[in-house]
Amino acid sequence: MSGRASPRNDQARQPTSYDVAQAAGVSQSAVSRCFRPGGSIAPETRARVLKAARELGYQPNAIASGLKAKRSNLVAVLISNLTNLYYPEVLAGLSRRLNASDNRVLLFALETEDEVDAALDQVWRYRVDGAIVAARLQAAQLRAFQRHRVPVVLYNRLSDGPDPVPSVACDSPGGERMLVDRLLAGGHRRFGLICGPEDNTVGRSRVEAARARLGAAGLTPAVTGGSFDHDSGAQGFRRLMTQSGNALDAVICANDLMAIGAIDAAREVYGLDVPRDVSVVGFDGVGPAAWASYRLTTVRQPVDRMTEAAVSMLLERVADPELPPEVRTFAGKLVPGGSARLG
Amino acid sequence: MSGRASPRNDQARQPTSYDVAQAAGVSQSAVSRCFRPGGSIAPETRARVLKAARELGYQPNAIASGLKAKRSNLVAVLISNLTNLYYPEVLAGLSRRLNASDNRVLLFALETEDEVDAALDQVWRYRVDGAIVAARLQAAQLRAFQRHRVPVVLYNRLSDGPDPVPSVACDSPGGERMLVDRLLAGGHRRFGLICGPEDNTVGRSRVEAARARLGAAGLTPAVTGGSFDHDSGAQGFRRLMTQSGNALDAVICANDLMAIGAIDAAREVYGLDVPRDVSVVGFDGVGPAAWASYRLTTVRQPVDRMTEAAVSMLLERVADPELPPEVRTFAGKLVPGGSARLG
DNA sequence: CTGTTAGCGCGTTCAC
DNA sequence: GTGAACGCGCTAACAG
Repeated sequence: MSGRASPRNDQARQPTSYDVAQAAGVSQSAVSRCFRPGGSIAPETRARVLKAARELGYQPNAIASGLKAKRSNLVAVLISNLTNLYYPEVLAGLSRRLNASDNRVLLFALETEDEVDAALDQVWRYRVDGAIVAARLQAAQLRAFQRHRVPVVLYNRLSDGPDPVPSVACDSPGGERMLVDRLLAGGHRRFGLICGPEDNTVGRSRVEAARARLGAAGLTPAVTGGSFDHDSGAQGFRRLMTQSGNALDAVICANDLMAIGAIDAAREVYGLDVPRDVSVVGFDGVGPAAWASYRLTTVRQPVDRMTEAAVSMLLERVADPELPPEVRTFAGKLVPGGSARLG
Repeated sequence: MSGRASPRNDQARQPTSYDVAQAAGVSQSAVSRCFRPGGSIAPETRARVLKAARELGYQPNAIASGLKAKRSNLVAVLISNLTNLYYPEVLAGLSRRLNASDNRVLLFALETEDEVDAALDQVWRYRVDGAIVAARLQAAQLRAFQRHRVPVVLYNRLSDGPDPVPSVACDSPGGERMLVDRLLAGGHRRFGLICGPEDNTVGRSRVEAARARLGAAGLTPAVTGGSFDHDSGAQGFRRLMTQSGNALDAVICANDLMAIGAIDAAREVYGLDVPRDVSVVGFDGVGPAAWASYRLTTVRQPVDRMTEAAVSMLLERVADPELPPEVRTFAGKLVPGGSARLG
């Protein structure tokens, strides 16, 4: 119909390897081999093909390639509390390392843990090569990973199921013991604990470890709930003060954000000086913990090494799905800071 | 070879629509229609198919479907400063809304802006349906989006190129004017400005707007560089003090994080009271700005409406690539806080 | 080293 | 409403 309107204007469609082959005067499979490591191709033909590809603006279609190769180079990353100050750093690390190893990140930022199932549905659909999960996974969900033959590595979540699952975590009990021991050595006796969300295994293990260590010293702390955010730290501090008749030596918080909230409450609501009147410690080592207004005494997670471990464990299992589960635990580093009188 | 060892154990491979078809006694195309909206299928067959699918654990292969339909349902999200406190909230919002509209997020967390090209290469390869970019894009990179026919929406970045580009942004000049006017009304006369990174358009527009408004009032502020992080705010404050002979009424920072750093420096290094001795204001309205230790006077970006706008603008353009560029600017909201004496 | 061939799993005509 | 047949763009044998 249109009188020879287009002398080459069907660039509406991305060029395919076939277009490149034609332009370079070779077969389509030769083009394919040029873009695949280990493809046997003569340097000369290769040069011709690459030239043609450049001129046409050709990029191999990862979707098609994934379909054929049964390997999408997609890694799902599920994270539940993206706005909680600790995870952005984790996500940045995971993303950097995954991209460096030629994998793409399919991100699922979960607002609540009950969105997991919906996310997993998509995970299966996209035939990801593997997944890194920083969210609570039910036993059934873990089984689904097995069923779908998708390797998974848990990040700072312990599996509740009976079977071990590959995971990396920071040694919460060890970190809490360091904190408690130093606080005890500093002369504190009347303790308060602010917990994480009830369904959070990491938070629970931190609180339990602290409690156990205090118990071993013959002490019973006041305990109150929390939800890992600033506000719940502030409120938790107030409840602890009430519970203890305003007699607190030290407050141990299940994470930094709550510890910062507790410090704010101690100062604003009670006019207390931290650490003179009360010591406050956290866990994680997030950026704001180091700010001059807080100088939080905490345990810093070695995020860099942990993300490195998570990614390499996953890639190993993508390469060899038969590898046995493995749990890699990293010791945290005590950051003395200035919000607690340590011994 | 293996004597009838597997009565159905070739589940090593995910079931395909063909497997489901066989189990349900229908054709493969019937199965396909069951999973596609608008596929004409009898309710009864549909039920049989869905039952078989459930039993086999079938999930349509999004990769294959994308290849055929030329629509991957993948949206690339490029973000440059993931660890900078403001972006996690943005990313969470984008992710939520994209997932809600049945799109997946292919995340590219950039450490530095020169990783953009590498990221874009992958963007093309994965044949994403569109992209949302919160990173600086060169004119050539913007042209690449056109060439590849990939709709793009910029988030809080203004295009430097000659052509307009679809984008959403917070009205920086307007926000700064609010701040400056209120500071002037509060009696401040000796101003200091801490800038963002030089190549950051948003930071620049904020500083320029503040400067212009001050200029209109016959005032010339002291100005110093910064890089959007806490530390550079603290250092910037010190430089401003030196520059101005310790005579500062108010410090305007290009973002909250630097404002918080400036407050910390004012208190720790100079023993100043904020806002009695010096007022400090920021921009963004990040979570920590509201903490009791800072109560930062700032302008909060309407992140929720902005992410909503970004996603809907993008999806509109995925549906109709011919839509003209459009720039949607949102007014920020002044948060009086308590770190500045406003008039 | 190169080209030919045969699918990967699904969406989509098009006849029936 | 349904099924047969084809092709999306690419990889992986295989034969030359």
